[in-house]
Amino acid sequence: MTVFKPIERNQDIPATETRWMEFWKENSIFDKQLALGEKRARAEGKPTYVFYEGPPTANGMPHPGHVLTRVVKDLFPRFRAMQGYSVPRKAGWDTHGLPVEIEVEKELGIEGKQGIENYGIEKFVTRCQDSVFRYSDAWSKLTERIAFWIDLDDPYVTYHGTYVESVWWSLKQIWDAGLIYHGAKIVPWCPRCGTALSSHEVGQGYKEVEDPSVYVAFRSKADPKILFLAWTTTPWTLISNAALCVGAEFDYDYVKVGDETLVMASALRESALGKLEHEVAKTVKGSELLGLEYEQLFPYAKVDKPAFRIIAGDFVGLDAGTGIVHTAPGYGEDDYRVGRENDLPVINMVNTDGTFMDEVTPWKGMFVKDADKLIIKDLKERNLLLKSERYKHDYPFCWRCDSPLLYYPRPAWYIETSKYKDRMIENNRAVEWFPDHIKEGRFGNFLATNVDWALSRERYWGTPLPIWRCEKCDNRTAVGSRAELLAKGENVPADIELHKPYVDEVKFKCDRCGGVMHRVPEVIDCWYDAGSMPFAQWGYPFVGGSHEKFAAAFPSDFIAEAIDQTRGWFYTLLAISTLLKECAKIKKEKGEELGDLQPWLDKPYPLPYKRCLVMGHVCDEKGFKMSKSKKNYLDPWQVMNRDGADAMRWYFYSSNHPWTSVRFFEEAIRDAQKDFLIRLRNVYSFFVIYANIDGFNPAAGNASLSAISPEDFARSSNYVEVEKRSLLDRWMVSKLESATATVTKSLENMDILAAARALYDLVDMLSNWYVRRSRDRFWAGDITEDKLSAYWTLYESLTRIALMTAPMTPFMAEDLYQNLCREVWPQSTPESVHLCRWPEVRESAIVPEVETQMDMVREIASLGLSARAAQKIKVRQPLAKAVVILSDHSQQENVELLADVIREELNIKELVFAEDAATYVQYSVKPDFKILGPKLGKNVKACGAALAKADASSIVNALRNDGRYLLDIGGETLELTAEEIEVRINAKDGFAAADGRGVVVALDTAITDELEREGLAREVVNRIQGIRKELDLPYQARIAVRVGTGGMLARAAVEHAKTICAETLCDDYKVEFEELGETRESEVGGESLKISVRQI
RNA sequence: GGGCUUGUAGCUCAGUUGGUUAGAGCGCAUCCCUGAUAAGGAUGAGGCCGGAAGUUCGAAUCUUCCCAAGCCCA
Repeated sequence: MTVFKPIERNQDIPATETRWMEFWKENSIFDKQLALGEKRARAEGKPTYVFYEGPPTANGMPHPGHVLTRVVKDLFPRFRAMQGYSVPRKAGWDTHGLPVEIEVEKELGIEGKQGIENYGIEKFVTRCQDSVFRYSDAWSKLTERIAFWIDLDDPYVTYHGTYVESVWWSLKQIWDAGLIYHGAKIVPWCPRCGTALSSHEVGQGYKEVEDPSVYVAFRSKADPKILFLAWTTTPWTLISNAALCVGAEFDYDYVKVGDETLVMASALRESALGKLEHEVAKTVKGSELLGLEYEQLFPYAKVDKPAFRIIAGDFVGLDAGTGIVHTAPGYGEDDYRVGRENDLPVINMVNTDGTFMDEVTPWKGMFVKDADKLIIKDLKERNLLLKSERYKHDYPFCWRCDSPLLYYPRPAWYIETSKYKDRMIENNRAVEWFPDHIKEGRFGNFLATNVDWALSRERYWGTPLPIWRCEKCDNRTAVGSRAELLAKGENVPADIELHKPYVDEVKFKCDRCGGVMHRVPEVIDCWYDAGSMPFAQWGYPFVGGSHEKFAAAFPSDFIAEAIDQTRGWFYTLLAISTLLKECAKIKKEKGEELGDLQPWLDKPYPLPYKRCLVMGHVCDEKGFKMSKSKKNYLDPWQVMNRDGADAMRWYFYSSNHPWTSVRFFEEAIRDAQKDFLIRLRNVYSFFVIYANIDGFNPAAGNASLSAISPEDFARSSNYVEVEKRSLLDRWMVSKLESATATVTKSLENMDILAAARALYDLVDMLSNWYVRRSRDRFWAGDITEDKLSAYWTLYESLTRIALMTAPMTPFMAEDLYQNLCREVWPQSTPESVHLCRWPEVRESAIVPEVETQMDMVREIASLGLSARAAQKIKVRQPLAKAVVILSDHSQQENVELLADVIREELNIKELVFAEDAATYVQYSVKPDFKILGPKLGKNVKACGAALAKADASSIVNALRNDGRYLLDIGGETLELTAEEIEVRINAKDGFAAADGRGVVVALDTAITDELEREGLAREVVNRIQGIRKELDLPYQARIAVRVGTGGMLARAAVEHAKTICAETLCDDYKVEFEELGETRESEVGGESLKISVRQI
């Protein structure tokens, strides 16, 4: 009877993963982990580990980028859950917004807002709602397959009534604090579709075009002979000019041209004037120009505020133009902003269809871009045009109808975020960012240049902006709950849907003038929805129990999303929380009841997230960002079905820091899998094969386990205390414990890569050194304490790796765990590795000296193999001895302890340490710069030169005998200790030797007949084993062997019969050919070798 | 145009508070080992650490400038 389930040789990994996936589902393992977390947290008094899920939109298919974010999001909750925290994981869906509308528009074959209005808003909104979860099945399937454990059964959904109401509540708080105002927003506008475009849509439609580039003179009011020279590529906006912007720090020249004086930036004078004859009259700073007034260029616009003067603008550059920028606050975002700052009028002379208004008499009804030429002509006639050229630049066009976009002012509602910019910056300072440069870099800069949040959207499918306005007296009020809506409105159905068009029908009676109040038509930016999730996910403060839930999950311990969320979710979360805190402060100052705002006042920064892990983009093999339009998109399912979800997860964790962009292609994933998962599986398979052969049972005399830990294993009757195990075992255990410490610490510090590397190194050491060097011990016949030591070391390593890989590669971990632990302790071990506790570090087993010793030994072995290779002597050929020369003789004792390992690895009879090192090596000495550098400063160079000149071997002798060496530099005597001098050794020519840092290994290459025969015997073993393998004989099968050969080879086969039989499990061996069964012929050392094998 | 990030072997990337022989994996070449075997190991070729200047006894590492790429914004 075997203890462990045998492992299939060619395991179908995706199929195995699917089985574990079913196992988790059938046995509700995720629910059990959640429940266990709550239980443990209660019992141990641990706080909840709070995770916020950034809501994806489910009306598009998930792509590899989502896989990356989801596996990273999955890792930490799993890790913390194993550490004993309670980690609730509520899913969420972002469901509002333009992308949804566009999808539906496409589906219905309608275009633009007019199309929607014609179709009917109610029907349209219903379609939107239906389309929101179009791909939710695809999302659920993917989520489950990659083992992202999140509670999809109870997600927050941004269009749900409770969510919208919660958002309304927060907007009302901000409204009450006086932070919402009505203004204009400059939007990219398609004159043909009659609609604004989102920045994403604009980005799709840039084209290179040639536009006019004109230098226009604005006549000074004070002195008509002085003209300010400005530059623009959109002459049609000149009609709506309100100001000229200069850079306050720049130099400006007054230039005499004829009898007029032109003003422009000194740096651009040459390029603007060209060959024109001119003379610089004087030069002033831009700041001296501020406030100067000029004549309005075109008389059509009537203004209600002072305008037509020179102001300062931080966006003025000196790369092109004149350093004086024509400013039309209606037609540019920068323009609008400086306009607001300088209280300029917003002049708009353009209809929404892109034609000039009637006031612009000469060109009324003309498309503005078509008017450019006529405007230029007009200016020329009035002698206000210095020159007109053509200018190539990128200009946005409508992706739908290809019309040139105009920047156009639209009425909009704003949140005055800039008022609390400093608070947001302060809040951000308290956040821990990964990578940390985001904090002061991209995100910090974004906050530092914060502008008010344009909240409203002139769309249909979104959270309605809960502001009602009186037609008569312009009185405005905000609604903060469903109850308030019902109370204020007349005959409002109690279950009213909080969306357009239903809420639009609700009218209030104005409490000021008795007039009728209508809701404003806009919906809000769906980013506000997402940023409200800390409270809105619970329906706070209206849904029963939401106060408790919110209190327990605010702020979040950690969030993780891709870099593009800096201006998206990362910002809106932080902005809304900061604002609500300010709202709370304002209320408190006014002496009002804080009510539901209390938590924001109570909680210190950072809010609402303490740690933020920022992820890079997923790119294709060539490093281009994956996108559907580029068709360079690799379907995650393709990878999952071939190599499995673990392979993909592991690749994302181990290839790179998560914040650098990652190249996602099948070959890379394969490689990563081979290096780690396959290697681990090999070791695991090795263990199972031999443990089953030997009947090794870790549960012997130990029927019950309380944890997967060495303390519990130690109760088994066959357990071998670590102290009693061989040095090789103690080394492995030490590495295991060090790795545990590293992985734990790395994951606690959000360093996924370091954790993955530590695990990688651990498995590498286990496979390529521990198992390699222990093979014979497992192969040996009887069960000895040494063999048990080896089993326990391997068993402890594998079970520990199962625990530590559980958050990263949950399938593989489960595979290991179920077979290695559940099989032997079915009753007392948790049902799944994901219900186990994270391992504690056994500090006592960490022995750094042993780890360094082994490093040295591995170095020696490697050098020995190198020397062999250089001499072309096969490792199968035993050699008499290897000579080891150490530069630091104190290491000798340590190496001697592991001499057996080296002898076996190098296949040598004897390992000796050189008596007279000078025979083999020459020394060179150098200062240890790290020690002597700070001590000697400048003299360190002289010291190095002096050491190089001195006789190296006498220095080595002096150091060995006296522990110090006296060096003369420029008349001064310097006493140098052994630590301060680095001794290097190099093999002398003429030896079969290889040198490394501080050690040389020389081989005795003399092959006696005796050694040769031994080597030949190993060749025979090798051939027999080859046949066993070819016949696929069971590992323990006994065999009969006949060998037919002659000469030295025959002698060897006879002489070493005993060894050959032992190695190959042979019971009937004759060096006399006879056809037994499977026969193979080969040539060894020039002699033909015939071997016949039969199973007994 | 602005901000941020990244430039290290053919490719993908490490590189600890600056310390003098810059590492790993893949790929390539040559060889070896092998009852973990569709694995494993050794050796080799391959680097003015993007460029320049500076700080320093000493720079891949710190500073400045430049160049290139990516992302975000305008």
